[in-house]
Amino acid sequence: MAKPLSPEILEQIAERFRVLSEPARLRILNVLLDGECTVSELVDQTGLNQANVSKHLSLLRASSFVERRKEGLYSIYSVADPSVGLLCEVMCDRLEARAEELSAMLGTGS
Amino acid sequence: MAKPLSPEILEQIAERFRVLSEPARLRILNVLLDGECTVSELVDQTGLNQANVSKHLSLLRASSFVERRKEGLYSIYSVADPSVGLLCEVMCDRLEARAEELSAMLGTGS
DNA sequence: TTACTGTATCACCATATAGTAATGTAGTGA
DNA sequence: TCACTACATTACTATATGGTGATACAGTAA
Repeated sequence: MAKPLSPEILEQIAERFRVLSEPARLRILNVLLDGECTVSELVDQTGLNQANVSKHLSLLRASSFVERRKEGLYSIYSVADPSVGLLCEVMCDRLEARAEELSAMLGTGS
Repeated sequence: MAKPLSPEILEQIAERFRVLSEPARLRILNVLLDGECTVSELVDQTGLNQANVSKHLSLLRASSFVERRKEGLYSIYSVADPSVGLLCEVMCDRLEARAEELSAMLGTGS
């Protein structure tokens, strides 16, 4: 690794990975990546209940993955961390690569 | 987001983020990114105890982040997933960017 | 004020998991 | 065989956290 990472930095990195380690939060982020949303819209689009969505949004906001704007009764959330999409893409690409390796192994009978 | 990600894919992505969400595992990966290691070497370099290191290695291997080669009494581990370094770098860059934003805000008194 | 709505928070339970001591297993050498 | 080493696994505890119903809070409108 280019930079030697201190245990303190690694803890902060781990903490950010932890926030991304819940399917429910990724569902929320995935919706938000298509554009800002109110909480109710997120409830509709994710199928999660309102308390649950609010709780996840709270954590996502505390870790600066999303930000909130208030408009009357509504809380409008949007993605604040431009790296979210990239991180998911990298993970997704690896999943695909592994799937290909696996099917190649099965195919050649290796 | 370019690709619409199904809930199933998001679960797999979340699972991989979860594996990276432990400081102890990041410490191990961070050492392995500098080159393959035996378990004892990892114990020495991370300060974790042997059972703990073995358990984390088990999980890292089950999720294909590392791979193992046996040589006599030794188990030699190495990083198997080329994306690990990139993922940590992205996270680290974001932390730095946020730190800069913060100090800029404090600096201008904005 | 009252009534309604959208969102946040609280309290609780159930589950998952990190850490660890003890034990098991496998390879090596005498 | 026995003894030693390197590693893996088991059993257990303590803690953290996701989901949820109930409730609180804030904005709007009458």
